[in-house]
Amino acid sequence: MPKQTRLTLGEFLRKARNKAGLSLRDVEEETNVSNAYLSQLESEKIKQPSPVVLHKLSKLYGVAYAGIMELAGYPVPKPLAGNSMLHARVGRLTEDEEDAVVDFVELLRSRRRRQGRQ
Amino acid sequence: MPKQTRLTLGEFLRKARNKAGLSLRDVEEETNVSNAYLSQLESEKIKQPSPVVLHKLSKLYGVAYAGIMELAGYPVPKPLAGNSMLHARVGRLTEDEEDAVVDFVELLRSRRRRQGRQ
DNA sequence: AAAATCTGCTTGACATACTTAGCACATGCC
DNA sequence: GGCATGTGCTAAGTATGTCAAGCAGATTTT
Repeated sequence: MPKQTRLTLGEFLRKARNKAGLSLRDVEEETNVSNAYLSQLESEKIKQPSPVVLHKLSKLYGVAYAGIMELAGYPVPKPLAGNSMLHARVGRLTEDEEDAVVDFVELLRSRRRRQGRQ
Repeated sequence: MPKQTRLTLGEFLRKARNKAGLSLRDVEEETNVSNAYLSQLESEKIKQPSPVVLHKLSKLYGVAYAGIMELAGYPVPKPLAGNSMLHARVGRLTEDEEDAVVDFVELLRSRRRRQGRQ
């Protein structure tokens, strides 16, 4: 039975931001959300940030809006699409597996497009 | 055919409640949202109510959650399913990517099963 | 008719999302 | 070295979502 230790919203956002190579002030610049607030968000000091903020971050980080909404504890409309096919094929991923798959997919993509950045 | 005028969130909620034949206190009873707040909601005094509240109301009134979210001015999350966090982290997989990931996960698992180091 | 109850509503208080200003530490540049 | 700038963070303030209490008019009950 795969255990699912989910990342918290803050952890997730911090990782996504680092992965994008952006500083808190970079994000402030792009989204008009203050760096102070972003810091609190990433350190779990805010429980229910506005969907509007989450949406901006999801766009900037290139991450699924619905996923962040779910992490924030908000209800998300019915399932229908997503990577449901993958789920059907391999079942639920453990956290370690998920990490590995993320790295793998990123490798795949960076290999396909000749784009180097960090 | 019924004309579909664009309603505000408050108007919409009031109509839905009346259609359901419920008083503000009935709704409070069922949702644990105070009648005071519901009144303000329906009279446009609240601009961005929590998605959690909207979800409760949508269920009770039997209307679409996504629709209310939109009326509230929130971006509507497209549903996701299965390994939703993976989806949040890498976005949607192409068919080729999905095939590759399936192979990769199977490799991971078979390798771990026999405790093998590489 | 009075009393009790139901209805929506307003007010005041509180919690918390969010901002502005500033701090401390680090790194780069003259 | 010293200065500028980039980094995350905290403190204090503002705005607003949310609730508890209570009010006024309508309906019901006795």
